[in-house]
Amino acid sequence: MNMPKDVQHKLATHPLFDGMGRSQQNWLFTVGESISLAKHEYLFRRGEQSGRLYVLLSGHIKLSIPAERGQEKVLEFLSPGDVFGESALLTNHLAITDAQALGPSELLAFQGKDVMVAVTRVPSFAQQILTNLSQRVETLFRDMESTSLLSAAQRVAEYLLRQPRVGNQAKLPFHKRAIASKLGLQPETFSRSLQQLAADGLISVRGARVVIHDADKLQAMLV
Amino acid sequence: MNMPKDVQHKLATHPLFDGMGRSQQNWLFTVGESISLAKHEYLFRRGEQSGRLYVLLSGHIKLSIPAERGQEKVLEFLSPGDVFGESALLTNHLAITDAQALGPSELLAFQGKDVMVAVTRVPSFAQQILTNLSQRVETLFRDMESTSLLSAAQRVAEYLLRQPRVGNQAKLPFHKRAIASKLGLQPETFSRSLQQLAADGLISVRGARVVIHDADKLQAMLV
DNA sequence: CGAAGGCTTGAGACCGCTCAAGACCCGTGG
DNA sequence: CCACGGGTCTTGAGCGGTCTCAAGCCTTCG
Repeated sequence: MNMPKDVQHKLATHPLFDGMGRSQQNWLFTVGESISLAKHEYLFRRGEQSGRLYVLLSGHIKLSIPAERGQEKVLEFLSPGDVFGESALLTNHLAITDAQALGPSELLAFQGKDVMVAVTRVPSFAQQILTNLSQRVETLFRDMESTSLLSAAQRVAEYLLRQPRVGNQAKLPFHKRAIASKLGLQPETFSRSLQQLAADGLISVRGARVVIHDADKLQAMLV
Repeated sequence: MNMPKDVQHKLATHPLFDGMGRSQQNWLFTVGESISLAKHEYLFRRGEQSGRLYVLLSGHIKLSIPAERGQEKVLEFLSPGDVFGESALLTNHLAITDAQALGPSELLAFQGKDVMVAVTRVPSFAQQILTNLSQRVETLFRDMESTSLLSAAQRVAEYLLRQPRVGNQAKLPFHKRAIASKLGLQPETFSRSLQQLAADGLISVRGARVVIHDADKLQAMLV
């Protein structure tokens, strides 16, 4: 693989690879392909046959389905450690989402057939991927629960509570338009919901910075 | 395993098990547990730690999230061959859905730790589970696409087109209330959407029986 | 044949969407 | 460093698709 030594060293301690022997690691790094994406660059688009399974090493990737008039439905924001591109494991399946880098990103890519071989040669790799896919299914379940059972303001409150905070301040990690789509809302509705929470004294909003004044009341909204 | 010989024989030719040797099959059948469910019986409920991965052999299982006032959000209808209960693969995770049999059902269950061992001993089993989980993720993506991008009538049309037909007649396989929930609709809205399609001459509805008069126009609605 | 549950139909309300315009923010180049 | 410009976000007004609540009907099954 076209991979610098320092990257390999970092990978060796990554959860995905640290449960296996050195030779198995080397073999994976040989069949794997290192990929770098610039901000806004597409990894694949709906309808393409990417044929590869990806591991996100750094950066953020947005999985979305394109819709009319430049709109889109955001399905997932992926973070380092996430495994995706599972259509590669299904013979002759085309990608059903777009995959776009939201910032400079590094990935590791495996041909679908290599993955199936890797599963037999490196059991711990198979276990990691299984765990990861299971995690994805659970996350999707939770997302479906939220969008179908909660109101707009509730979804926004839930999302805010999930963001990492320093002190009581959180930062919206992506464009509000994209977050709104992920929550199943129009940008206008997302904005209005934030305003509503602010009017109720639960938060303050300035740009992408959100101050959480009353996390307990936000949590109580979700009942 | 407490499993009749004839069931074992049927399993031996099942896609999940036919890519492995006889001894590997026998081992799986030994660590696996055979489960039978009566109609309406629950396999597990939200909040429980089922700890097992299931393979549905016959019957149908409904995965849903309970909501207020006896309501529920149906996430998936499972059919024979489907693999589920992936929270078993995540240590200390509780089930986030209910799993209820919609009719008499037979399943094979594996303890989470046994699955992880099986992955190392029986690679083809690991591959099958990976394929199945990938399939599930894709299906969930499609469902999210439909519910967030299509109108009520469009979702109903899409659902009808996916049902198996004999001649031009399809049969709704579950209670309309449950199908409505799967599509993200209230029962009333589902009913009205069916009436609308009937009024437009695309279908006829009598109870659970739906006659598709014009599949092309139904398909054209989805654009 | 009767009862219970599921489905349909109607009327009305409301939440979120659409369309449109203006404000703000941030990155860029001078 | 500042001014500019494009893109993003906010705000307003009005609409409409879906939901809610409430009866009544139909089917099915005991």
